[in-house]
Amino acid sequence: MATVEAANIGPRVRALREAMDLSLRDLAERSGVSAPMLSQVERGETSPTLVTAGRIASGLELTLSQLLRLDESGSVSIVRAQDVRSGWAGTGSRGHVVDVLTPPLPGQRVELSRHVLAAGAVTGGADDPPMHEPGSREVAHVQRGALHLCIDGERHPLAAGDTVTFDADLSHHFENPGPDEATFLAVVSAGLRRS
Amino acid sequence: MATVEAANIGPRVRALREAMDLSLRDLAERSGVSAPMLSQVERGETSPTLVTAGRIASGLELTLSQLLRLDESGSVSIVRAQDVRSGWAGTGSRGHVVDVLTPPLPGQRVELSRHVLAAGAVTGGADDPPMHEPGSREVAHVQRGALHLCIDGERHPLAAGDTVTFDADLSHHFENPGPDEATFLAVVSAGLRRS
DNA sequence: TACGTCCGTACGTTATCGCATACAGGTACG
DNA sequence: CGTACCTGTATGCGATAACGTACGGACGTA
Repeated sequence: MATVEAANIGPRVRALREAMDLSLRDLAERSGVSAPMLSQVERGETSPTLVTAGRIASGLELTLSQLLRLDESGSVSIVRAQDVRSGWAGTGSRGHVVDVLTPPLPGQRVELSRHVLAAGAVTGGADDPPMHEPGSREVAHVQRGALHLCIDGERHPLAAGDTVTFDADLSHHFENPGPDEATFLAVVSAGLRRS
Repeated sequence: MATVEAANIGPRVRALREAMDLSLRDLAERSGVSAPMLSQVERGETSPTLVTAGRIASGLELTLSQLLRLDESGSVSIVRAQDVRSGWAGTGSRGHVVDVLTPPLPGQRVELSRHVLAAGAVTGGADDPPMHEPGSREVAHVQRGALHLCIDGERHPLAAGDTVTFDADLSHHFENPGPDEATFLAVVSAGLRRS
């Protein structure tokens, strides 16, 4: 099923270049790629090297990953409150409820989940350390209660309203030290390898 | 400053391949790229074509944009509740309060913001349509109240607890039709073009 | 009409990407 | 000890990416 996506970047480059009101030679100078090359790339007559593609992207003031991401499908997808896939994560972790709020689409770049942590509870636990794909990045926003983020040997206390951003490919977990229940939202981006 | 990022993809590919416990020939078969080529790419001795890079990514069960995005820096960054940059967005939009919860770091892949919309209020409004960078993708999670997402000519009603995912490079805005105040969180990913 | 300038594209050359094959270094088995 | 197999890497050659140059065409101006 993994059909080799036909790198449609060509038309996209042309559209972006024209949107910035640049000629081929203008972009050639900005990017360090010759104008004829740009023409061929735009018409799909050639498949540029990563470095030249990167130069083209940078000439368009974009990252190559950003440029490539433009040619990925997507529309509007709604998950209703009653359709939220709720569950209790991990066998050893009592008092931890996870609700995944984003649909399980392939190519999804962001996963949003709501976590409810009972007093004293821990996400994952020592036996099952939450650690995402290489390159993953996580944003956590504390809604209610207090938390400790333990990551890479360090412990960061968080209060309600705090927001933390960190690399999720490091082994980490959240603890609820306080007497009250804690709720937080987690945004995990990238590294969504389908299992 | 737009230093041509030295496509570090090589070591990353090797790390991912080894993480999946694949040999060069295994990945060669899965991706349709010869094993020697993979070796050269992994050691940075050559810069693959977009199509071959795409094949490699697909062999790793990733999108090329996902693969490339892995090489962006970051660590742990906390925004305290009292440090949240609060503001009233747009001149013409009364009743709309925005709190940006993520730090303004370059290379940030995700921006998390909390929005409070008074009854009848609209985000942005017709004069200032919220529309993000090409390739942007947005996730919105309704916390309280009801909303309408108007995007691309269509109107999607949302209730508390609903979560919607859509392409943010389309012109769009949120409306609060109900009698009550509405609160929602917005996650905007990618499309952070340095101005 | 004729000129200068800009546009995007077709030409021919060089550098290099990408493959098939062959090699050196490990480990397991008879 | 050799055989068989695996790993990742070094070779040689065909295909092609990328360059500099040069061309047909469109527009403005004299």
